[in-house]
Formats: sequence, C-alpha cells, structure tokens
Amino acid sequence: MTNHQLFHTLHQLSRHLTNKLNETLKPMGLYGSQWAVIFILQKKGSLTQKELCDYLFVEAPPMTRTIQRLVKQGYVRQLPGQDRREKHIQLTEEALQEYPKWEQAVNKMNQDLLQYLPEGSGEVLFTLQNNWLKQLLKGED
Amino acid sequence: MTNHQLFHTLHQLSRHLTNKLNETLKPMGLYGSQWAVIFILQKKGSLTQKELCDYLFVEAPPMTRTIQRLVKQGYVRQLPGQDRREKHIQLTEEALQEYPKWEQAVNKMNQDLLQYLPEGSGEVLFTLQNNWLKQLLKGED
DNA sequence: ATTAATTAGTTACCTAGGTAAGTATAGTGG
DNA sequence: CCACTATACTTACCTAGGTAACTAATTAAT
Repeated sequence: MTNHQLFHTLHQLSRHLTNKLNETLKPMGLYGSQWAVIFILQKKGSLTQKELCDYLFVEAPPMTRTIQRLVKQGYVRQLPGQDRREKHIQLTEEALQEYPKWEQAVNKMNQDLLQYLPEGSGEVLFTLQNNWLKQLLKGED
Repeated sequence: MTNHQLFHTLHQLSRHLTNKLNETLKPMGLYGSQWAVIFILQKKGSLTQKELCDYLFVEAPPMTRTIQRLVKQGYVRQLPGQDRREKHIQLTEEALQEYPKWEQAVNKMNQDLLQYLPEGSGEVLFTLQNNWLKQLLKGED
C-alpha cells in the first residue's frame, strides 16, 4: 500500500457513501447536509448556528445556506436569542412529525451499506478513523 | 458506536484531509482535483478523459472542467485520437518539470498526516476501506 | 463612557462533484 | 445506404463546502 492509495480510497469511499445518502433522501425532498442538521437538532433540541457549525465542523456560510433552505421548506425555525447576534435553530412540528420516516430510511440504508463490511469491521474502522481525526484536530492548535 | 457515527466520522475525516491537501497545493497554484489527474497522468502517460473518469470514479462533467483549467494553466494537452470523439490527455513538459516539486510537497504532507495514526494502522485502515468500497461497487451491478 | 477588538451571521465568489440535456462521432440493423 | 443506437465530451444548473469581506451586536480596554 502506498500512502497515496490510503487517501485516495478514503476519498472515494466518502463520496460513494454521500451519494448513497443523497439517493436515499431524494424521495423525501431532503439532502445530506440538511439531514445532518436535522439529526442533531432532533437529538439536542435547540442550537445556535455556531453550535451547529462546531458540531459538524462546517464553516458558517454553508450552514447559513442549509438552514435557509430548511426554513423555506418549513422544517426549521430561527428564534432570536438573548444575545441578539445569535439565532437559535429548532425543528418545526412538521419536521418532528416526518422525522421517524426519515430516520427509518437512513437507518435502513446504513444497514444495507454495512452489510458489505465484514462482521465487527465497522467497530475497527470507526475507532481508527475517530482516533485519527481527533489526533489531527488536536495537532492543529 | 452507532452506525451514524461511523458515516459521520468518515465524512469528517475525508473533508479534513481534502482541506489539508488543498492547503498544501495552494502555494503551487494547484487544487486537489487537479493533482489527482496529474498524478495519474504522470504514472500512466496518456489517457482519454473517459479513462480518467473511470480511474477516479468521477463523472464526465467535473473532469471536463478540471482538465480545461489544467489546459489553461499549461500543464496538460488534449490530443485528438483516432476515434475523433476521444481526447487524449497528457502532461506538458512544463508539468513534468514541476512534477517532482509537487510530489515531494504532497508526500511530505501525507507523511505528516500519517504520523497521527498509530504504526501499522494505515495498512488496516486502507484494507478495510478498500475492501468495503470494492464490495459496495460490486453490489451495484 | 467611548473606543477597540471579538463574535454571530450573511453575502459574494471559488472549487468539487452530481444530474439532465445537448452535440458530434462511431458503430449496427434493416 | 440509411436510420437508430451508443459513446465521448460539453453545457447548464444543482448541492457541499471553503475563503474573504461585510454587518451588527457584544465584550474588553483605556
């Protein structure tokens, strides 16, 4: 294995999985980036855009766009906070109602994709990637 | 570990590495997608755009754009083939001259990044990812 | 208290990569 | 030979995510 191959394969794999996710979400009128936001909001309740950015390691501008589209689709609300620079984002009732359907579709897809990975490898893969990522981020400071 | 975390981490890691690559290439006036094309052309000599797409698992339109930018920068030539639909792509002398510098910078970056991964883990990671990707692609047919 | 620096979010613009539709050439069946 | 299909590439347009520059609000410093 060359170093090049490792990076290349990781990139390919990531693209492939992203494409699969978008394919899965398309019938429901959602995109992968939107799902990522919805998923966190459902778990955490209400977050500022900054907190969403920090969570997803995404810069502010793409987050603004994703949220604006979700607002337009009626799945998300922006509430002004006490600090009037902040916008607190939360799911609408409509989104909460649709959520189980979305989650089920994504979970099914994840299961399908993981079937192509040997038993137990998912854990190994996750651990390696997660540790690497953490070390890389730590190395930034 | 949840399935979600596995996909999420993979996505994050891929983005992080892509950003690092672009950062490394920026002083040389290149982008990651361009480097991927240059890297293959240097190894293979001359390829049609279709062959480049197949190699990088990229659709034709982005490839057209990447190549057109490389042509404009003088790093690549498009030669008409016997089949006049095809365009055979090859590196220019200027690109070949610069290549060692580019490769060295990328190799150094790869090494730096891999230092954050425990000894031997690179192999494991590559093997898992590569097998998974192959199985996923096989499952498409 | 007023000014300076920081922070949250937006806008504009760039690359990466995807789909759909169009064009031109090559191959195929009648 | 001619019409039909398939292929290589391009064009137009979409989402994903990055940087730079901006606005408005908050915090810190003098």
